[in-house]
Amino acid sequence: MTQHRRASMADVAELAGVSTQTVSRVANGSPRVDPATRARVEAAMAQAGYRVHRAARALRTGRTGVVGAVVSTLATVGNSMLLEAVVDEASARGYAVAVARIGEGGPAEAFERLRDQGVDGAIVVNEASALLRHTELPTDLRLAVVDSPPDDRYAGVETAHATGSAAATAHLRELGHRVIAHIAGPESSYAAAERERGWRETLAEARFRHGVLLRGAWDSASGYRAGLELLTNIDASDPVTAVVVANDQMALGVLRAASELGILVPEQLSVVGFDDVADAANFTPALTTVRQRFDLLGQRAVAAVLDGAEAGSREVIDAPLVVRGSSAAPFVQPA
Amino acid sequence: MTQHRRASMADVAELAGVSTQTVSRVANGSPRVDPATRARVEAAMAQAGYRVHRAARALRTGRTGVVGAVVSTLATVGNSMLLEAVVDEASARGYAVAVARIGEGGPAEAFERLRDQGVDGAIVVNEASALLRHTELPTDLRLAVVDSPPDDRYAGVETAHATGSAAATAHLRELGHRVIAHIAGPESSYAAAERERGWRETLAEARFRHGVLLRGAWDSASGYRAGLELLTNIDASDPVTAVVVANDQMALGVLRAASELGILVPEQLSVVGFDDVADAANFTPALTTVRQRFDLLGQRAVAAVLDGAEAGSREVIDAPLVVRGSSAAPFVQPA
DNA sequence: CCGAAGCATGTTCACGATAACACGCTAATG
DNA sequence: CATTAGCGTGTTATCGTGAACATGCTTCGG
Repeated sequence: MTQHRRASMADVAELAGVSTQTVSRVANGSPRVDPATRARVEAAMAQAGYRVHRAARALRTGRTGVVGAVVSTLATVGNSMLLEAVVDEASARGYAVAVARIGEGGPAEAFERLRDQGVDGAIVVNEASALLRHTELPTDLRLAVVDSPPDDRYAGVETAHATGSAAATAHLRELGHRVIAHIAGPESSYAAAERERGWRETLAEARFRHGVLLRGAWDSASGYRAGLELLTNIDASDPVTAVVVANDQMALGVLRAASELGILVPEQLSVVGFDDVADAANFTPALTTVRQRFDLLGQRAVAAVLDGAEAGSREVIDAPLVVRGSSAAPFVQPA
Repeated sequence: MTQHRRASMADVAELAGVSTQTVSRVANGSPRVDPATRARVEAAMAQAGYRVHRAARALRTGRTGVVGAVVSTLATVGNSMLLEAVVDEASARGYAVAVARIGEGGPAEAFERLRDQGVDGAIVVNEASALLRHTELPTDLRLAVVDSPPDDRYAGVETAHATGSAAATAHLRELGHRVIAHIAGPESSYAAAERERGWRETLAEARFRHGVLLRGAWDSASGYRAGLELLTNIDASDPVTAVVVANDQMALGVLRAASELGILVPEQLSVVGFDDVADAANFTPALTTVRQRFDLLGQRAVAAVLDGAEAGSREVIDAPLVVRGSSAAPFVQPA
């Protein structure tokens, strides 16, 4: 057994009694190969344990078969889910995913690393998008950005944040709620701004006065704080009976705040989240929320990069409302 | 500006009036270059915007400068944190990280993809390790596995699960607790088994009788269920006053269960978690927990692969106890 | 029956980098 | 003084692949 060196095209070619070019054609699925020859070559490939040498191919073709994923952090559930989806879709297409994290050097440094690595394109994962506003982007790199404000330097893919949030708000309105608060995400976030807009416009359309608006930072602690503030300052004559929360983690904090204050959900307060994270169905009570389809987002982002979507194009992914136990008709105090 | 083609060594060489070999030496930091020449070459590199063509280098040297990361999922916080740490450390060393997810094809398929990609080594992220037991591993790939049972086919890196868990249990014992329960992770998990062992051995050492053992599946829902079960079946004459929970997410569920049952934490029940996730300090009450140092785990795993740790070697990362508000001396019922 | 067209296959070369070796010079050694 | 060692640098060959072009055979129309 001298399985020392990996098999090259030349080895396969010799084994099959053909030229390397024919092996190359078989490897790349060219139609201009006699079926018998193809079979012979494939047998030789199998026997030799041949695998395409991607570096050599990359050198010759100029394409590496690698896409980059730029993330600011993997600590948030959304980023991780999206990255997972990107990896799955890219793998299915035979591409590898190289992860670059935005560090102290900012996005430019991350792109630098990816360019250095010779990726064929890159996907910027949502929370990193805000950082791009004032960054000079590589013009020679195909780029898709998830959840970014419109920008004609790259292809955009996003969740229908406003529509989803509007559906959540309308759901509460239809249940009979009249004073509907919102706990928004950070001001820098495009997704947060859009979700707030959906809530605001739905209220305006129904001619409700605008409800209370509070702001958190996506994490459960800030949701808890916002929940306490919201629920301890209730106007007894015109109480908030429902709240649309900009993500599930903050909604978890709101649920805890309500629980501590002895406010029953959904009897006294309806709560709707956003994301539909894995745990949401197991909150107490199970959380009504708007589902983000990370799998689709990832697929479309990869497609935008690999199939060559135009810069400036935008694709929007539907965000369906998932009704569970945390929302109900408002409790009517017996007279 | 005809910045069409990317600059090659030949371009730089011509610009600097040297041979490509000298450019190569400068690019690779060889000491055998005259400082004046080096300066000239560096200036030419800067002027031409030269970057090493990694595919060409890989073809020549046989090394790609890419390490693989094998993960089963990115839905758990621990996996994501670890991946982030791996990416950071690899980047700092000039390596790229290619992510391969274990899909339906099992670990073998993931390794196949990485081998195909030509990585220089691979890191298997914790939860995937259980799957390796009966998998044939590539022998030509340097491998580091995080949180795996000892195995002489690869280098191991792990948290001091048992020691950390023992410290948590001892902390409760020193506070005066005598009946200390454990909510463990799934049976398939090495980390879960080790954490359980730390708890069990500490009890045995103190000659306490073994407390109640329940089992969850890492997520908060299962922690909630286990918490309810634990707290509703309390033996009034010899009540459980403390519980060591195998991770923070399950501890969150336990806190919620206690809250619903009107059991005060820490007055009536002390709770200790494991992981020290970002939110743990913001639970109500703030969670006493054992910190997993994902950054160090990631660093050591990368080091094991790139610096060539021996197969069969093991490195253990300290897991310090972080005392917060969820643990206290047991409440003594007034006589 | 001839020329053109089509097809399977082969030959040659270049992609951009680095290893191995060669070269000419200077300085140190016996 | 002759030899050697070391240094900075250049020359050449090579890694594995695929594009472009070449070759020789078959088929078909007129």
